Amino acid sequence: MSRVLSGKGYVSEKTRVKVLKVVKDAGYRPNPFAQAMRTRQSGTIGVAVSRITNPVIPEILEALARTMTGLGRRMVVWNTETEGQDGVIAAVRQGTVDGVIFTAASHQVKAMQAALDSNAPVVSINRYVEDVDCDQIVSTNFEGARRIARYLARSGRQRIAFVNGPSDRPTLADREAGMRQGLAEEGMDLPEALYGQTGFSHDHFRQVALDMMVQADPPDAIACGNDLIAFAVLSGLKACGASVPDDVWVTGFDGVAMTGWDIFDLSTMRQPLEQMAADAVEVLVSRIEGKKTEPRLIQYRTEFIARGSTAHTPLHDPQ
Amino acid sequence: MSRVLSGKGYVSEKTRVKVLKVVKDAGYRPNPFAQAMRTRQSGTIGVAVSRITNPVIPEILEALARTMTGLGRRMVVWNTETEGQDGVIAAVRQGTVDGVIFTAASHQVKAMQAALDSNAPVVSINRYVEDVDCDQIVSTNFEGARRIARYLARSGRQRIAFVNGPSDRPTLADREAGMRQGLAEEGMDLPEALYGQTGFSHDHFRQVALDMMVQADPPDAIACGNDLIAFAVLSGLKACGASVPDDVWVTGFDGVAMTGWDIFDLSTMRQPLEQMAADAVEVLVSRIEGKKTEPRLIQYRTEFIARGSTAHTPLHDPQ
DNA sequence: AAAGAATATGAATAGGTATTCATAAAGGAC
DNA sequence: GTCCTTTATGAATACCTATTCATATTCTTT
Repeated sequence: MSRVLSGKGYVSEKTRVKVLKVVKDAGYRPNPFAQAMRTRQSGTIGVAVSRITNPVIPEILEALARTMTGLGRRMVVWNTETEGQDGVIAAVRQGTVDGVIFTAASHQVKAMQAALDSNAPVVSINRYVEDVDCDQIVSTNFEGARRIARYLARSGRQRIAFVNGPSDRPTLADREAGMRQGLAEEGMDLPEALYGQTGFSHDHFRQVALDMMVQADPPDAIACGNDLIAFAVLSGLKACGASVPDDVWVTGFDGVAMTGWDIFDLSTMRQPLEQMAADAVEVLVSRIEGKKTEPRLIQYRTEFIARGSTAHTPLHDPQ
Repeated sequence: MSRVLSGKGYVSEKTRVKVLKVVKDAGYRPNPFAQAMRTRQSGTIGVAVSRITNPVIPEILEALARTMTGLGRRMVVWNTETEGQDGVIAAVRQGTVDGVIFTAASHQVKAMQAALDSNAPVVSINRYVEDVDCDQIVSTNFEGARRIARYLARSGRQRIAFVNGPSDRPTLADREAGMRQGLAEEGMDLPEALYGQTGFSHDHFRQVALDMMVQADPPDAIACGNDLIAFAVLSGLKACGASVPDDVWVTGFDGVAMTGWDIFDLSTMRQPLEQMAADAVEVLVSRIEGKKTEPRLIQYRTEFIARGSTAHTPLHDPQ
């Protein structure tokens, strides 16, 4: 019977239909656990996320879930920030998941290493990890940030600030490097007073923006490491009465849907999340199914979306 | 060996330590699939969500995940809006999950019925379903909305509008009923011109707010079915230049973290999500473990949070 | 001391599938 | 008709655990 269901091996048409009929009559359904035990494949893919309150995470999750369902796989989710990495590690060791997708975050190094040690397929999405040997789907974080820097500079902004989260997150670190590079190319630098970076709470970034604006020589543009940070900065600017974009321009990074709301109207660098998620699942599944290839690095180009927070001047679109 | 690991049955201390040593030396780990097959328990709980772009969903998911991890259970998530109900139904039938938590949404009736038919434990969170026989964890949607209505009326608002999503979502329907009740108690009604209800996209609600404000006799308060709708309404108000709260007050419902951002500064009715999620998991797990009790209806009291969008008048706190 | 109860432990079985092995049937070449 | 190859199919086995059953040991009581 196994042969007719899986389509492998010799089986005559006559017995095929006979078996199929019996299967249907008895309402037979294969037991997933027995299958999993025999094939050593769970049909489940794990996704490790952190900071689910960052709106980019739900957008990624939604895209991932859609693709996985299309391929008949289940998805389990861990929040490594609140739950730690133990769940991921245990699942990989036990074979509860066939592979893991890591989304941009720190706090996942140990789990990633454990997965690789167990020879479990691993894909890193939205986060470039240098010395790890796995497939990676990223966007041009460095290049995108560089373009933002040049865009702001060429639009006549004199004092460009940069607010970023913890630099132990590779994604954010790349963007910061790109920002500095872009500023340098335009003959500017990033003075300490215009550089905010530490915690990772809304209130923190809000305060950073507040502090920046009350100093003697406030910035006339604030670039942010991601959209979530930009939202907090906008909050801070509202709290201190600064007007966007008249007093100060603001840019984000990620291109989450919320940036398009009138309330934010935030210029941002969009990543093709849908595409990236689909690729991540596809690459992972092909590896689960045994394809042995060199670890791939797929890089997507980011796309700048100019909105009201940067006084839209088509003349100076970033290049 | 099974006995020493599970702690059930007769086993002497001497053999216990002996077995434990061997287990440790051999690096033995129980195979979850074999266990699942034998015990008919997967150790996994399913969560059906919809509209993951509503920020209340991630907040619920995070709380659920935290509680489940604490109880050693895995969590699988389906997005019933994009993936349909088939995944849930299949998982329940196959026993891939031990139970399902449904979060407020339509599009889940069939799956819910399928789960109950399969005798799988089911908990509905944040959504009261009348004729279904399962545990339910809800908050006082009706009462909360009623209080909002009375609060707005007693604060001197003359023309109170209500913008709501599709009324096939029980949560929203309850809130609408409460709103009408509260208005009635204050001798007001909800004229057609001040009632917006149809689609479920940001742009849609934004447009509803715009249309309301340009009519001859615009509202001086807009109550919304949930926070997400309120965000869209605020966007619409910004787009047409209306000032909050000077021209019009706005209230939400759910109490998601974002409402506290200066940008929104939204008065809202908060639900104790953390507590509700913890309860949901607890109730479900106890039922999975075999406790046979009458279906419970746990109802939490909502708490009004007055913020800038309603010109904070402590005098008239809702009661 | 012997019988019975309580406690301990090894062996056997079930759970449902995919794979392998061995056997059976059919087809082709001489 | 015999031998060999190809195709088909049933039976057996492995996967790994939890539970049950039966046997073995200890303890208690009279």
